[in-house]
Amino acid sequence: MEKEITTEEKIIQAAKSAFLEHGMAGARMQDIADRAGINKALLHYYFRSKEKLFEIIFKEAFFKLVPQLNEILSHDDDFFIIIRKVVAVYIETIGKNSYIAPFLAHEINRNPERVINMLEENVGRKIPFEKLVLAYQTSITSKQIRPIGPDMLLVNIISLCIFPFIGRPIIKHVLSMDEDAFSDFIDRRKVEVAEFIINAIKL
Amino acid sequence: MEKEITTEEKIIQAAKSAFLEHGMAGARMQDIADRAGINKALLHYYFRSKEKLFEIIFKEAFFKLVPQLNEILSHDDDFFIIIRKVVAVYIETIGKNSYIAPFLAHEINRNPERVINMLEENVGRKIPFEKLVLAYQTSITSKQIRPIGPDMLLVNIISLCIFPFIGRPIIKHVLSMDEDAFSDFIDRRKVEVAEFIINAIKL
DNA sequence: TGCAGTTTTAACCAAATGGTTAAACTAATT
DNA sequence: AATTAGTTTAACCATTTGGTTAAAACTGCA
Repeated sequence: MEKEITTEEKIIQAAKSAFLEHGMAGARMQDIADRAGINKALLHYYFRSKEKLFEIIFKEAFFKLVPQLNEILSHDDDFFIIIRKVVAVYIETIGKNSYIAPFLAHEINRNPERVINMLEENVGRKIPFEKLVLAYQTSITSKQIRPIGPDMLLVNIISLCIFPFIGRPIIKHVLSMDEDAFSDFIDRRKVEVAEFIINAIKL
Repeated sequence: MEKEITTEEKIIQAAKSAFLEHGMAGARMQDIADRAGINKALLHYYFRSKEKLFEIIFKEAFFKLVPQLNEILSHDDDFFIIIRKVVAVYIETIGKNSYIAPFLAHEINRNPERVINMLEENVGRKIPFEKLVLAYQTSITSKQIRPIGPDMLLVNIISLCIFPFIGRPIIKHVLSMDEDAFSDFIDRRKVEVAEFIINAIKL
């Protein structure tokens, strides 16, 4: 069996955990080196600077959610089916990498230009929101849903999927949940959020 | 006219803007001193350490939202009225101090214990969620709304109110909004989010 | 074995950072 | 004018941090 982990991979792993935990400003190169079990100089040998290393982690985190959405939206499903799938996939993926949401939330606000540049460089991997908007408009004309406005709806969907992971510590405390209870809660949301949205818009 | 701004106030002001902009880890004492137009030593003269200064800003930010909610929930309104009021007040207050949301989001995840301790020290100023839960249960028994579960509903309300301010830079970019357009968008949300929620749960 | 290229390390450096100190300035009080 | 308490400053310090350098250890291969 091929169990060889290259130093590069070890570094990426270490950097990921350090950055997700402390953010760009809070993470320390020495700490990353320690987590990877290597020397600090070796870190700079592989990735010239903190900025460079960070860029890699940031991009990986940022684009983690895109491909699945692409897949879903490529089918020509009914609008409600799309919503159910999108919600389930979104919550599932974020839940699996659950420290990605607060990390991105912070870095996106600290350096918005980075996001904008990334999105424009990577036109190929862009989330195809147009498809969603199209399905929305079809549902409008067929009087299936209320005219809430596609922007409003989109932001509502994303909010409901992502926010619980950002507010997690307070949610857990205020609602007296331990890790397991929170995990159950998220599981239920995978279907309940979709039904919530559908009820909110269906005629 | 009394226009005397004490050095202490200047520092707090400066610290607030610096912390909200860069977070605890990213903010620099020298920068705070500069913004306040004073010497760095003077900063330490008034507030012994960065940690102490941060604590003050953090608490102020954290408790900014509480009092109005307390007021709303003290009336015995219909559940739907409560939802409309809560949503409007929440979005309004966060919108007025719009960098509070991403700031709190980050710090809350970086140091969850701080939040928990704060909430337990300040039992007096706690948001009275019990009242909301009570109004919820009344609506359930009178068959006014679906049984979605109070936790689920609460998290949904908060998500819809807060998230747009955290995701603001991406939202603005993806939906091609400038500051004014985003501001309009938020204004519309003050009523539309409430209607969205009510439609989602009413029978 | 010897050589060339890569990987790893220990030692080091300049800049930045949070924090301290001791002295100077200011404005009431005696 | 002298005292005093509070305020402000310049100079300084120890530590941390991101980053560099030069040499050592390891690798495959002629």
